[in-house]
Amino acid sequence: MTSGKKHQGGDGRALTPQRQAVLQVVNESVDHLTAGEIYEAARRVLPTISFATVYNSLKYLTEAGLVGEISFGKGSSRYDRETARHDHAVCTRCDKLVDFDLEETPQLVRAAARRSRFKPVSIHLTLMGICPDCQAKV
Amino acid sequence: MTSGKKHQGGDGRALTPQRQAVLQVVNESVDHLTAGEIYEAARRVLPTISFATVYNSLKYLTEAGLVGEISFGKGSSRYDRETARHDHAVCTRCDKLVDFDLEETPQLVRAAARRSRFKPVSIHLTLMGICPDCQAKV
DNA sequence: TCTCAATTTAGAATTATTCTAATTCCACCT
DNA sequence: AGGTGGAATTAGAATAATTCTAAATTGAGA
Repeated sequence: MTSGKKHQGGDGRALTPQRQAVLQVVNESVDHLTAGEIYEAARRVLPTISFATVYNSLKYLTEAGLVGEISFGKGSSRYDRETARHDHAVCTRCDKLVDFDLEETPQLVRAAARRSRFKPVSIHLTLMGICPDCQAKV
Repeated sequence: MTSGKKHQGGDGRALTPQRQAVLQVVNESVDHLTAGEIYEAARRVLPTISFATVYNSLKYLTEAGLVGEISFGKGSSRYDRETARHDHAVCTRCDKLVDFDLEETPQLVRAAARRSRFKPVSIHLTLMGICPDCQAKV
């Protein structure tokens, strides 16, 4: 062992109770919650947690790769327990946000990089459309 | 003629001087300006224009299909003189935003619609990466 | 036990955007 | 020419999301 390390992550106190509470909230939801919704839910687990800590924790967890952040279009950012690369579909009627996965993204990244001359890091693909539920209604 | 119409657009006063000023600012910029930047530039053309009018005008112009609105990720919305469907590349180092166009998007829309079961309306594709300038530096 | 840096907290501050109410504008009617 | 009414504009207040600040707390290691 390189003996200089203090904690599992290398620095800081890593997974504090507050960060665990936030992580738990994100992991237990199928939906993609906003920071506000996460705050409300986290308070039920840890009533003294503050809004700033929820933001700090989300930032920490996002950087640590434990949660995914989605900030498409308007409104507040949403947080996702799914951290692997994936795509999103947003309903233009009810704003529902759904995950899906397109297998052809590697080729897509290459094509996009060629056209833009950027060195690719990642690609974000969002389909705007009408969700099955809203299609059913009328 | 159906005689009920009052103006060219069908209602309202359509392209007022303020809306023209905002449109001109967007059209004359190669970059993708924020509402704040558009406000600053529009004031040089029309010094009495207010911030609210810039927002109202941008909303009007966007709905009329005369400017494009981009609101990817963090920060404020940006406005684009290019209104046809196209893709964006964002530099993760300097935040530069560049337009490009991928020809394979129709297939992409179909594939995404199939996977998500949404009725497709449009697709937004953003490549995150390092722009040529930032690649050159270092 | 003491110390120190990281973290948490509460609330203020900031940023982007929307809303409100009063005023102005202008096409149409008389 | 003058009047009318709906739409647009204005200035500033209000709102929403997020970040910042400063003080208090925490806990690992000396």
